Amino acid sequence: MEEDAVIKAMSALAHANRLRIFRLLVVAGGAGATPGTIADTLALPAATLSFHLKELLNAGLIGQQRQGRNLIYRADYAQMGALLAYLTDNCCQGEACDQPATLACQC
Amino acid sequence: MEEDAVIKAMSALAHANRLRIFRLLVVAGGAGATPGTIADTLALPAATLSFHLKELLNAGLIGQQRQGRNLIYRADYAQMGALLAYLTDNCCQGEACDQPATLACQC
DNA sequence: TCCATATTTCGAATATTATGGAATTAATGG
DNA sequence: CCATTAATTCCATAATATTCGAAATATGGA
Repeated sequence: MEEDAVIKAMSALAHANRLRIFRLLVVAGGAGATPGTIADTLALPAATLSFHLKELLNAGLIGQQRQGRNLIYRADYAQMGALLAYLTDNCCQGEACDQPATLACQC
Repeated sequence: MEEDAVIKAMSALAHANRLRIFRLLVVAGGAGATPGTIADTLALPAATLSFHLKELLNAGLIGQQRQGRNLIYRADYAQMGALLAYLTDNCCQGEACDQPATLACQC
């Protein structure tokens, strides 16, 4: 992952509303969720939600698919994995990052 | 790790200058680095560097120690590990994040 | 075609973040 | 106590991000 992409992804997740949106989509899994559902769940005005969805989309962290009148958003696990890989590499270079609890991969 | 701390840490790393500063400190390891060295290496004005160091410090991602006339900054691997743990947990909930290459822990 | 629903885009106000020169604080040695 | 080096804080400016009502766009059904 390029530095630009990393910064975009981190910026996207570094906001309470967007982190909640992303977490909601992670929990939603393959079914994804529509803006309507997300707006209801997180009590966000439609325009505000749309702004944040665009940010996450732009960062490649989520995907979008139209289904009739609805749009379905889904978390992009590959992109999130790539971000984690970058951070893991940069955490562990130069010095052992030997904290078993924090870095035990549960996947 | 609390949501607030996660957002602070992500915000701190979501900036080209700060990501570079942090990576430099990770590579520097236990010896750490002084603002002078960092400023020279990354070609940043002192005031700008100081601003970014404060952000990283505030996010708990780096530590500070005075040694004579110099300040020594060091990466805080535990905090970075905690951030990674949070993200890993939130990436892997709900759906398998089964991309061996991206999530193989090298630590 | 017309209406209702779902969602986005526009736009303008507000808030937050970033930059860097100049002034300030901290530490050491002569 | 003064000069020097190291680094921060102050401050004004510039740039970017956030919010959300209102208007626009898209879709499907009557």
